[in-house]
Amino acid sequence: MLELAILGLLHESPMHGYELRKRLLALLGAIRAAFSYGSLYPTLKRMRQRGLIVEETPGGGVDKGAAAKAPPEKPLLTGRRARKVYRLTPEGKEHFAQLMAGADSAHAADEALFGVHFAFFSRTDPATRLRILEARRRRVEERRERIREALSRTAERLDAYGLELQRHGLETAEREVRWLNELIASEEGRRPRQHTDFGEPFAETGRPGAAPVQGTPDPAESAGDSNKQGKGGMRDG
Amino acid sequence: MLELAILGLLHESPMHGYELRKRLLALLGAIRAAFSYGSLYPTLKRMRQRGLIVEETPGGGVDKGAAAKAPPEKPLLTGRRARKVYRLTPEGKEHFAQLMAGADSAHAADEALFGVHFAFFSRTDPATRLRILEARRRRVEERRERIREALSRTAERLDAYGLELQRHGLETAEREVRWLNELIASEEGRRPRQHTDFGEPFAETGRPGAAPVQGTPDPAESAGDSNKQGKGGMRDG
DNA sequence: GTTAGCATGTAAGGAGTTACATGATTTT
DNA sequence: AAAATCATGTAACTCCTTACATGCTAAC
Repeated sequence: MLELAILGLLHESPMHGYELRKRLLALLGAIRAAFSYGSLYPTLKRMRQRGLIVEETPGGGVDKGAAAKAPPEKPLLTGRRARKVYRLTPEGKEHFAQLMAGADSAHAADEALFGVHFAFFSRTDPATRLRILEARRRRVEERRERIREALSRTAERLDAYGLELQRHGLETAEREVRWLNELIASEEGRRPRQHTDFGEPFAETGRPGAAPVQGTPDPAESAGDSNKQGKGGMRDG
Repeated sequence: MLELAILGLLHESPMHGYELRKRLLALLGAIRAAFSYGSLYPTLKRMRQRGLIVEETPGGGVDKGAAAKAPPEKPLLTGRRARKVYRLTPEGKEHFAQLMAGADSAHAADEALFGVHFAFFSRTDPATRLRILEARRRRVEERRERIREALSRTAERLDAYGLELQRHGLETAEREVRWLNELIASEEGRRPRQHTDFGEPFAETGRPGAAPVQGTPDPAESAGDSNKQGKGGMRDG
């Protein structure tokens, strides 16, 4: 999960470990706690050894064409301890694509892992997004049905707190299925069988204040690594 | 977590591992998947070695006063493989009470662990219930505030999916806080400063169809270890 | 005779956490 | 001078899962 999250974040721009953790918390804080450094740094090490990322020491430069990156007027290591900046390799990008595309129903069972997949949806293709959403929906529907059965089987001889837990769990599952239905409708709406239409996903589903997805440019083969990342239309939330 | 769940379930009646797993799934299925046998059996072994539970081989009898337990007309191992039935010891009961009472805010952060605590609320005292609920509420409120800040800080340069994840996470947190508020109000309602009142907790909070908590007899000092367990209502499952 | 359900276990491994260790720089 | 923040890393450990191994009985 951490590996997937790192690969996903590094799609945006190179980063060092400490910043990675902060950004991860900002992006995934709604679904899970921050990853510890005790798992972050060893994971980065392993990923570097596997060639998924490369380490760029900002003082020396690796061997990439990073000449105009750090002009002396803004030294990247102004002080502090030397930081290691990691950049995604083509292999890393490929591995990320595989992790996203290969997300099966087993993955869909894990709340947090689904959240990580979802957080990086804009880095994958619409078909993969749809598959992940549908796999998750099937899982949550299965859970919902299990709870319903348990509740109807004479409440499975539960006490009041056990019952309340089931009731709340059932509501939670029902709510998530509704959410997934909206998301799936959105995704389907943006590819209406033929050449792309780019309507307003997330809109017209009964949530007036929600931010509609702007035309996220299909990144599945975006080629350029878009170091502009400078806001397409996200500012006036 | 598994240990707590086992201790909680064995409060009800002695059980063997296989049944324990089924009951655990029925009780906790709304919040997490089934525990695997690969963790269940070693955990039972460890708990037995620590004296939290005792193993009763239904064919032989341990050394307890279990003479009238298994009359030959209904042999407990009618066939199948020999099953090991585990019974809670006083030490196990004490350990359970400590695990419940010692649930701090660190525990409250874990979704599933809170669920397990909640599932066994009727086996602990009202003060402990209240402390666990309030610790959980504080945690969820903190998360809610973090998300709100992240969303107001110009959306922390998130893309549309990142934004949607935050929005959904915020709604989830808000909903859980409301739920916890109801539960806390219920708990407080049943001990109105002086001698117990035993009103209807879970009622009058705007949910008409909800099952009100029946007068769960405060088990915090139930004293008797109820060795009657000779099937109080388990036969017509 | 083979599948399904009941029943118990072990060994290896995954994916994280906590605690510890180090060290520079900025703020109080 | 102390504390906070930035920054990286290791070692030990927790807690659970998967895969494997065994064996018995009932039903198809």
